[in-house]
Amino acid sequence: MKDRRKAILEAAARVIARRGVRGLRVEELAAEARVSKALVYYHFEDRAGLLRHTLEFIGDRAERYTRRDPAGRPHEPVSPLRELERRLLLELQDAPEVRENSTAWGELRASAVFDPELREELAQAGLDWVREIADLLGRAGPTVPDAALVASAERLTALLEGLSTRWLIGLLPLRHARELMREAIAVELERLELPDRPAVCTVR
Amino acid sequence: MKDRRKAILEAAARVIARRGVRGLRVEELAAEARVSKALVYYHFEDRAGLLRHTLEFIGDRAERYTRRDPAGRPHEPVSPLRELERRLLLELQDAPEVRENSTAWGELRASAVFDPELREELAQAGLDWVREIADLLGRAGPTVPDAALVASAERLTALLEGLSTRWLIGLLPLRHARELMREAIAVELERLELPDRPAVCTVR
DNA sequence: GTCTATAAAGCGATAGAC
DNA sequence: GTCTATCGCTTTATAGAC
Repeated sequence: MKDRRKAILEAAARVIARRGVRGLRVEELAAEARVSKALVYYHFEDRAGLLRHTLEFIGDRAERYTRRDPAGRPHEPVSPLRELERRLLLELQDAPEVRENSTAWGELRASAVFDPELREELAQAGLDWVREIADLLGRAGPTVPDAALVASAERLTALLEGLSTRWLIGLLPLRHARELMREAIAVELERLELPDRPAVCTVR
Repeated sequence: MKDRRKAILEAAARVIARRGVRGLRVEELAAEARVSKALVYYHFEDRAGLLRHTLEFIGDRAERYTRRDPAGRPHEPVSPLRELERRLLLELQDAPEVRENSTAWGELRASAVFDPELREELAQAGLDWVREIADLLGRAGPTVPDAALVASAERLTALLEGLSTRWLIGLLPLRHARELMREAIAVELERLELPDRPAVCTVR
């Protein structure tokens, strides 16, 4: 009951989803968590510290829903291609937690354009993310040169980021964004000549 | 010489490219334009009005370099596919004006996630943009159903936005971003069965 | 139209009581 | 640990002279 610290982090995640990292005001956050401003400073030193811990909190939550099933257990191993699709569609869901995560990551990317300090951490995360997708593609088609896998992974992840932003803006219904993502995966697989899955529905 | 109004708008575009929409301070902008703060308010009412006019200004500039050659004349008509490629690669250039525009549009999209007021204008521009790309695809392959053209256009434009952000963050060298975009175009054309252009280099 | 000076508001951060 | 009250800087916006 008295874990106010966690309540503050959860509230921070909600406020970031509503106002953005740059729009987060300590006062609004305190109100959201139903605590005083001073308590926020007591637990997190200053605004920057609060932000650090909140982003870590959000990252941990993402980790959880990335690698575990809804009940919290590591999810069943599936084929590399299924896993690939699962991973890429994970960010396109309307659950509050996921939406908060997508929003925060989008903001982080957007902020990094103007804040060199953010770039380093983001660069590492971005590379890891591309690498994971490339590996999943590689496990499905072991004879494809690595450079081609990486190029496909880069396109897929960049597309995901673009679609995610458009979804969050309200420019693209979630269903449609997911559909576009699925088709893009299929198109890339065709290009890599790994059509051991339902072929892309042909256009005409 | 005394068109300070225009000088302010140009300065605003530069400051937005440097600090972002949300990082723009009227004081910094005034210094950049070498005018007093008060003059900014005289010409543009308030910060929101300044932002509106600046974004309009940036949009007009983009319009100009989208439809005209460097000398300012409407550029030579080319084949739909060449035009398609030209349009999609236009935003991925290192010229200061283009970089400013890309940065500003990226910020606009990112800000719109948290600001419903920005969405309307952005929504219209986004729809027009998809429509134009879809039309160019359609002119190249008149028998393809419209829904498929739109889907391809949506993927290509969303990808462009993702790549552009990654470029501006410094996560993707410009050359590489352009290469990924070109390949994506080729892949989509193959999918639409419009391979009347150099085929995608096969992977293995 | 353009400036200098200043008011007014917003917001991060701290002091001190309980 | 948690609160109320307040300080001080930053930033938007206005008043009034030229």
